[in-house]
Amino acid sequence: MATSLPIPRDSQSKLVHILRYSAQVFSEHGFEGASMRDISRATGVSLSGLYYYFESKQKLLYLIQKNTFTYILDRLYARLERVRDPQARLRLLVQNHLEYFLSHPHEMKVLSHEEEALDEPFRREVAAIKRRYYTLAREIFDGLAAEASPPALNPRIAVLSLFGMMNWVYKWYNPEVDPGAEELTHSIVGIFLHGVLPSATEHPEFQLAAVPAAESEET
Amino acid sequence: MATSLPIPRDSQSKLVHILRYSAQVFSEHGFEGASMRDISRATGVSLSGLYYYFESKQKLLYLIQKNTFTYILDRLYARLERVRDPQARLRLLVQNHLEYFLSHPHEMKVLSHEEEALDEPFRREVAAIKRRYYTLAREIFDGLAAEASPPALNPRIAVLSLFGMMNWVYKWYNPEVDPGAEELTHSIVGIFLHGVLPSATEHPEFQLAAVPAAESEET
DNA sequence: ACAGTTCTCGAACGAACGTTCGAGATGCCA
DNA sequence: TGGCATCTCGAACGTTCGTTCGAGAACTGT
Repeated sequence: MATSLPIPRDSQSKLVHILRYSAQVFSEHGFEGASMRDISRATGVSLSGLYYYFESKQKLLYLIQKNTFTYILDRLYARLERVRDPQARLRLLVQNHLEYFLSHPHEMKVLSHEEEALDEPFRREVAAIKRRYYTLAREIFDGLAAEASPPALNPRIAVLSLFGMMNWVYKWYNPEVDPGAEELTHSIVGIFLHGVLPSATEHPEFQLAAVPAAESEET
Repeated sequence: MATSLPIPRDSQSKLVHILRYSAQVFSEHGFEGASMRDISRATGVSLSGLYYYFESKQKLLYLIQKNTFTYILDRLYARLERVRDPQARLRLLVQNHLEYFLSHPHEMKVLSHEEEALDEPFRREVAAIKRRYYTLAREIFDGLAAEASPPALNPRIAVLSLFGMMNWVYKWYNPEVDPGAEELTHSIVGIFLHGVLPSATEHPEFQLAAVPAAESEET
């Protein structure tokens, strides 16, 4: 199926156009399973024409991953700046992640599913961004654990389990059945903080602190 | 690198041998990224010789997935038979999953990562087994929720989040750093049932049948 | 030793792959 | 209008892919 949107004229936004549709093709067929001819068809750019913008298929995957990751991470940094409460910060981490996920499912799947398809030296570069993301999440968690007497829980496992819950979403999320980003955030944060069992007291609400919905135009 | 183990003589166990090493190749290069020549090299069986045992690359992937899934599911059914306590049943689900995971990382990765590489009609068949697995997990969870007054939590999201925590393990697990199946099970079950925040009472132990009356004063 | 089944593999098939190249179109400033 | 840089693409390249085929080796029961 060919592109429904018209192909942008100027070079800059045509590049973005190609990145966008390539992410969709990669997410549907996998990086190895998708051919440059598939991408040519999906973008409306000729096979050889693609190579005017990207020097290789690897570089194309690299740019998708780097752009996506950088955007998510920068946005999270910005949103965290005004928030100090540990639980609110954790909630922001999850919300930021899931909002991007649900609004850019193809890019997010490429990020989650095709990391190993990248060869050196690109692999190393994306891994560095990912490490920054993990480190930030770990700091948020440590702030949370410092708030109260921490349970004897391996923080590495805790943080990676949280990422597991979030990143697995692309395998099952169905917009016709499942709730939006806000409620999904609420559920996952709730499980992570309090578990699925009732606390024998009343039902906890996690809407702490003054977290503005942070409805903002991006930079 | 050629096979280190000798290739079995009889047909039946040679088939198993090929399945085993193919799973490793698929897990390292991905299904699309792995070639039949890679598998030939890894198993020590000639390229054309492979087709005496499997009619296609697709069928090979199918057999790996079906065998692995069926084994895990059957084993779980057997282990659950003697256990009625809801929390113990949940713990058994996680333990069974993670034990297989840590002892057969290649097969588990193929199961988690290559489900979409399978075409029809194989895809449908594996999906049916997966649905049985999910249904069983859902029943275990419902039993848990029925035990005490359930919190207003979407059970679908809860179960799929649990699978997220478990299935994401293959992305980060490092045997030199991370704990074994038992402790990992303990941690993940702990997060799922009680969350990472302390209950303001003493440190909870999850081994019990009845719900400990955790008086909690959350933040 | 023979016949028949089971198993093995080198060689080759057409198709699809990522990438290249040079000729031609298009846009922009003189 | 002319000259130059930017952009486009059909055609082809060498390689690798999954799969097939037929000849022969190895095993089995007699």
